[in-house]
Amino acid sequence: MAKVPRTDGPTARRRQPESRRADLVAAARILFFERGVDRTSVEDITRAAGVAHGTFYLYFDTKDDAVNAVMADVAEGVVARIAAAAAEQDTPAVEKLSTVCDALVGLSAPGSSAARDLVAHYHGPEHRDVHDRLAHEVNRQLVPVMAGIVAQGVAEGAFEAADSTAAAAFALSAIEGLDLLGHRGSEAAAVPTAELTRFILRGLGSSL
Amino acid sequence: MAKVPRTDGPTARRRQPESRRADLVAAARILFFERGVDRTSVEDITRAAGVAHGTFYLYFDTKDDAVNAVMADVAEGVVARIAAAAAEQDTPAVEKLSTVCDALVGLSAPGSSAARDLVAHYHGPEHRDVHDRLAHEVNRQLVPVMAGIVAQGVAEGAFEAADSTAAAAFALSAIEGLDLLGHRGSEAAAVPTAELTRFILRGLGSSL
Amino acid sequence: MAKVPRTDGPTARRRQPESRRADLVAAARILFFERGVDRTSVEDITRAAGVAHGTFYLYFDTKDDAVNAVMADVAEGVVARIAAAAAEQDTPAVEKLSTVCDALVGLSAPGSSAARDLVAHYHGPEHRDVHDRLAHEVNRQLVPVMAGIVAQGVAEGAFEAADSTAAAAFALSAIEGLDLLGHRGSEAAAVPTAELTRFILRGLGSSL
Amino acid sequence: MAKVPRTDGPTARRRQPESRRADLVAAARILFFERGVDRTSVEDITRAAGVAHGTFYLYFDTKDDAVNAVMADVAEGVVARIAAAAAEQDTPAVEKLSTVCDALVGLSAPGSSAARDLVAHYHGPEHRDVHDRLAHEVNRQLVPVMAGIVAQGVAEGAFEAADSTAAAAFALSAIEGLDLLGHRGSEAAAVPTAELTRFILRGLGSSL
DNA sequence: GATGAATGAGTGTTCATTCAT
DNA sequence: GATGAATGAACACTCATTCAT
Repeated sequence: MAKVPRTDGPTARRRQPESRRADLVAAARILFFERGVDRTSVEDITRAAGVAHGTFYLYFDTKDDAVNAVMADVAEGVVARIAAAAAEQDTPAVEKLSTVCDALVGLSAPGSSAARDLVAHYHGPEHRDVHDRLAHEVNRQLVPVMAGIVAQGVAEGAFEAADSTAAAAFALSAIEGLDLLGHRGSEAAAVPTAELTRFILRGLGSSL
Repeated sequence: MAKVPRTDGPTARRRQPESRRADLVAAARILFFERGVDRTSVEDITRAAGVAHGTFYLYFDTKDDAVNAVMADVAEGVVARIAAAAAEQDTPAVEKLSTVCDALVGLSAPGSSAARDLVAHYHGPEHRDVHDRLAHEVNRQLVPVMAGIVAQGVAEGAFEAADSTAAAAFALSAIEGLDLLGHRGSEAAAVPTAELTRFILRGLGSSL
Repeated sequence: MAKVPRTDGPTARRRQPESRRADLVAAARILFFERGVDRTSVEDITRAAGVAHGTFYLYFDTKDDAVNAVMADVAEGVVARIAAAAAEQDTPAVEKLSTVCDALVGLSAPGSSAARDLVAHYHGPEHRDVHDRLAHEVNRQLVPVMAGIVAQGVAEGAFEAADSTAAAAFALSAIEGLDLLGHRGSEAAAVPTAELTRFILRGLGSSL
Repeated sequence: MAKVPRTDGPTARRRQPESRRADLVAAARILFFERGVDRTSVEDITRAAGVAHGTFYLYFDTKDDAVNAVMADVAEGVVARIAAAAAEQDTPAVEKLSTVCDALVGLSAPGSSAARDLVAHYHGPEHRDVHDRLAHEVNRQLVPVMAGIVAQGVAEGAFEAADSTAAAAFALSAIEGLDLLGHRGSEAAAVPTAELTRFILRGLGSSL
């Protein structure tokens, strides 16, 4: 069917070119975390970003494309901080590992510092998709970082691992176990972080 | 004239009326794994089950309800087999744990026994939702079983864990790490199962 | 992306089953002729037919499907009347042919009897698509009818044609020539019907 | 060192700046025939022409305007050749008419000389709009030419027509009848050209 | 219990057109 | 003249859900 324009075209125009794309990602990021991906329409995003609906498709091929962009954006922030800690020269691997664990545990802990910045409150079915997707992306980006720590630990004689990449993946995944325990809301204190860290250190061959 | 039976014979069984729900779950299960949840409509399910569209809502409140039912159904099958192995009387915990690991690893390995029965082929973006949801459900149901094994191991002196439920959750989650390694398709042999088992045993305090 | 219903579902229900499809075709027919196909939305059609938007897709696969249905519907009416005239037993072919020509000329003449019933006012660019499509469909359905008349004329010794189907097609197409002459609006009287009839009769080998 | 010319050589001509419009028409022409008007966006056209999107509107008021330009362009080429044949001094009208018929029949015949140049392959629903519009335009431009031939024929005593313009229109339209016969693809030989020419000559009052 | 026609809000996406640069 | 980022109205189509029969 032919498109028949019934209007006279655009009216307002050109803001400063301060990256529309970044505006859209930022807006989408907030909305996705507030209401979940499925309950956020492209219209919602463009309205929040203060641009026209069609502008969205100037920067993203599909909505899903934007979801990926947001996930990558969030994950990058998390990973960058962690990677920085892992890059320190004189810190022993064991200590770095604890830092990483704490950082990741903090991510999903309620009431974390950066209110909306993070996975903070993704519990509840409407956020499961975002959470899963994000956790996966973070872990994916973190595998090489963690593998570096493991390798360092092996070199230091603190760890024992034939395949440091695989070991890193297992360690990162183990952290997800916290979700399985369903420590929602109130008794946040009960999060068995110590048990987790011990599990991972031991898993990596630390004689603890 | 020979007597001609008017029935369908002994092999053709009349569908029991109380199996409607099971029919729907079975149909949905197949469709979900073939095309993903989002690409399967309620209409698709009822057509495949041979019932009217509206009948679906006699047995499920919402489509999501049915998704949960399917996940539970699949997970139950998996868990039942594993739980059985865990219930053996005279098997040491270490051995049980290996059995569990192997079973779960086998789940996601391509070419697993029951063709459509399992998570066999969930790699690829259109199945991510099914996979994630199912893995979560399986792990959720498996936590108590695994906790029992851990507790048994502690009692046997083979493991060391302050909180056997937490330890069980970490161990189960660690297995997901295999997905992170992206062992897709061909080099299935390269799956570092040994590394995984060692990681978990050590994590649980086994002196290996 | 998953469909997430934000409402509670349908409210009103079931009218008499007096053919929704016919209602939709009727509504579409009127709108297509008033505003052209491209300027008529599915929403417009369903609103006019008094049914919900989605109902449209219960009866038509696509909007184009409905366009075809309307064209066939209109064409059928026209063709039926003409075919009836062509079926008379004792009328000579020459006379039948005149009747057909007059009927078809009347179709596109402004101010024809059934106001909205026909191609009456399709002149102007917004109706060109409807007109062309309809004229084609009418002619297509009319070819066999006309071929019958030609064959009869040949049998009567009035016409001369080696291929009566081809001759019928040429005769029918010649009528379209009226459009080429651009006899729009006012001087309707000037329509050279006599010249047309003569051209066709002669073309069919009538010694006139 | 051999002299290496820095230019593109004698064969590469610099695009004259005043050919923008022609470039756009040429690009549009190709795209319209390849994919149909509706499936060709203004963006497609400008990309193919190597100009910016907005430049299109420097040369055309609307897309439809460009469609008309393309149709006129194509029609002109066809008409020019035919008009030339009709302008010959010493050729009798009957012969000219045959020439015109053959030329027009050739247009829609598959495998015509100028591959993309013409209506060659417009069969199939996605090209119906282009075909109809073009056929109309060609016929419109051809009416006066044909009328001249008819008038000549009348003067020569070969034809008989009260209104040579009307007769010309009918004759041209009759040719469209070929489409009605659906002579697609293979049995191109079966096209009843002879029957057509006879029909038209007779229609014009030639005693054949 | 079972049916399936009807509902209608919602969605992602396209694209002709404009205008600040 | 030329650009191309921005516009935003419009659209076709889907599908979970309901309820009169």
